[in-house]
Amino acid sequence: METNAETAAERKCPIETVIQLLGGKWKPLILWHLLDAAKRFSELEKLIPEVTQKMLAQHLRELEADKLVTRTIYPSVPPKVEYALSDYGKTMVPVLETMCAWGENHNRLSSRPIAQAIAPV
Amino acid sequence: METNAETAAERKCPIETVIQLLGGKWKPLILWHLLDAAKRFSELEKLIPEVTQKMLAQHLRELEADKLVTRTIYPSVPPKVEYALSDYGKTMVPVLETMCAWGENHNRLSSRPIAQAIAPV
DNA sequence: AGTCATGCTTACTTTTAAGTAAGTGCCCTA
DNA sequence: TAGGGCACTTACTTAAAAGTAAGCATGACT
Repeated sequence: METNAETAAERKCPIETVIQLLGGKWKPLILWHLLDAAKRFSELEKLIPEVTQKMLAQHLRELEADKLVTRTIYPSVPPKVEYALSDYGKTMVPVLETMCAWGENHNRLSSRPIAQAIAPV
Repeated sequence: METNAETAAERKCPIETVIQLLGGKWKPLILWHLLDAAKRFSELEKLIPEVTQKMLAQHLRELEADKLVTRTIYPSVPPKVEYALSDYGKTMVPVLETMCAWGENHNRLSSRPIAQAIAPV
């Protein structure tokens, strides 16, 4: 994918970085649900009914690989696995909150045909 | 796509809203370049050399449809078209800045294998 | 022996996003 | 009359993301 000389760091816009970490159809929602407390796989399934197990597992694994989320296995039976924001993930909370605040406002202003918000066109 | 009863507003996570607006391979970069000043099509092409005209046009049209960006045509010849953050788009600046700040920090900490940042794994 | 729950994985299909390359319309300058 | 600059479109191809459906391992409970 990176075929030319410049490194990712040199030309990458930091906004893109965040979007890449959060981009993925279910990641914002997953993080959103982890904001208040750790959740197990089956809880997330219930909280996000439209997500398939495959996508939930895949996105959780990606969030884990990106160090935003931790995965803790309790050796009980039936198995219990808990997902939580990592310390590093918590550093992103202010970002998520800022996004939330804007997003809420935006949703209020425009549900569907997006925004006829401020400007008196 | 929306086949069941609940409305988008009811179940949409506000973070998702922001990501949907910014999601698109070139949108963060476009916005990033519009932060300081309005730019014309050809300027954006030069600033983002990897983008194709098709994608640049498409993403600009989407940003315009979302009211984040304005498009001003100057009836000169050859044509001149300027893209700028709308007033509404400017309300997103703090969000973009927060994301930038985190993203920069993240990029610094981890160029490539992502983040061994805080937690002493 | 059969069923249940949990937390997944795998193989395959469909959908969506992005990229390629060529073309358009305008008027201006050489 | 020919070519150039600007700001795009259009038709088509490719690649990436998401979805579907089924299967698996463990051990407990009946």
